[in-house]
Amino acid sequence: MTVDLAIFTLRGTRLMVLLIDRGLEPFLGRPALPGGYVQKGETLRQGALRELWEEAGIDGGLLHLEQLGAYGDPGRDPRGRVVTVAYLALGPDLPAPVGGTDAHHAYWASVEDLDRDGVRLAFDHSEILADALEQVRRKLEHTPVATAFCAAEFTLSDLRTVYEVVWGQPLDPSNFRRKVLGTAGFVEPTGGQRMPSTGRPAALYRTGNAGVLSPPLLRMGGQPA
Amino acid sequence: MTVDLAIFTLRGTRLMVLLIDRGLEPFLGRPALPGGYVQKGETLRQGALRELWEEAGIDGGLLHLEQLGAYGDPGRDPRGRVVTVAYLALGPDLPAPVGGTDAHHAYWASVEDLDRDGVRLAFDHSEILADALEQVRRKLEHTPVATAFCAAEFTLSDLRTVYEVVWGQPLDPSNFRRKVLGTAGFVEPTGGQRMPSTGRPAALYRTGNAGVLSPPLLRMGGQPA
DNA sequence: ACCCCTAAAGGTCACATTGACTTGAACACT
DNA sequence: AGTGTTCAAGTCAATGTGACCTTTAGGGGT
Repeated sequence: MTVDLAIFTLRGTRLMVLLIDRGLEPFLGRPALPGGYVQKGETLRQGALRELWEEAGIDGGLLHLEQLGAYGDPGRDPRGRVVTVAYLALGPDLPAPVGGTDAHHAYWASVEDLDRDGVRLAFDHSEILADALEQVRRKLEHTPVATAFCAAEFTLSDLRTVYEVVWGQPLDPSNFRRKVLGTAGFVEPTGGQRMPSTGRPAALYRTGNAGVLSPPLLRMGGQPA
Repeated sequence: MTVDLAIFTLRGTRLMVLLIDRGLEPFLGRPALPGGYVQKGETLRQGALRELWEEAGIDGGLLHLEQLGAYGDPGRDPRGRVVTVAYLALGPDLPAPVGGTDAHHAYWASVEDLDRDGVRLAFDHSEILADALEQVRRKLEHTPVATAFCAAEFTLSDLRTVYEVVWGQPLDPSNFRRKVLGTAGFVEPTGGQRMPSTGRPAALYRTGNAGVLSPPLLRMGGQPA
């Protein structure tokens, strides 16, 4: 019984996922998602939070954490039947992970690069990562989780960048603003402003109290040519 | 390591879920979702299919089966740490289940009645059932799974009834038709017809090849007063 | 045959939403 | 002051939506 974590963050305009190079057999040296055995007496979620801290030095209290699903095919681990529960974590621009206690090291990898280079992860982690990516992209449409990628206060441009990076397609700034502000409970203004490096100051917002977006923010069509 | 199943079907205009009365401790006599231990060498999905057959005599090859999630809180089973993977199953008007081999019997229970009477299921199965219900209602919006509740050939009225029963709200027949037929790959005509007890014959359709509905069929607003 | 009832099928119309585009506002820099 | 950049706000045609109406194709009764 293990938990594995697909932890995403934004580095500039690139979507990054946290990987470790395995320091033990099986799959020694191969990149993998961080994870480990669930200890008795802790919930699955607590186990995920503990692994998050032990393997990457990240305090999970700050980021969004949700369950992705269970993966338990008999052949997924050569050591025998190991069922893993995958968790999906999203956070704002997170610091470089500390090395980890074991003989492995943790690092941020660009999702785009992994895909382009055809990197194959240990176990069935490539499959888990693909499921996690699809889940994030879909959740951006129907929930305000995109704000989990932003700091406590953010501009609409920050938020739009999240969508553009995760979806991999440009969005019209004006229409994006209209839809976000028109969706009750998505964001609420803080009153503050932030100066961009150049241009007009942008209003700051914080996450609203909505659990779901209605209407949803669909990714189909609607992009500038 | 167990699997539990939330199996839904339609009986007339009521949404039913398959329950068993437990014949063993713990929770002896209490209603519960069918399920059991995963055997070594089988995938989680295969385990779910096997339990489906053993506990209810239902051939899972005919119905829609998808994973719901893992439930592993330490206190959920008084016997100790048992993690269960919940599966969601949908099928057309299914036959009355055979009694099952153990000392328990399986039966269809109306979801509405369970909710109204505040029935509490064994373990955390009430929570699983609630999650399963929400999942079904949400999936009807974005995928063609509603057809899993229908026979191989069905009328648009059949399909509309599925939505009305699962969502618990009436839908405008004319607008429903327009949206379903306007969504590519949702349904395709078979050419056949079926006579209702009274009224004009209805065209028959079968499930299309679409995996997702675009545009989605949202349940907000849009109902006749 | 005829009329009536019912449900399916198809159409109408006002209104909301959307994507694409344009205009105006608020800064920094030269 | 002039220019460039970004945020903000507005315009407009096309599309989608909800509410409602009309026509069609059966069956049953008289």
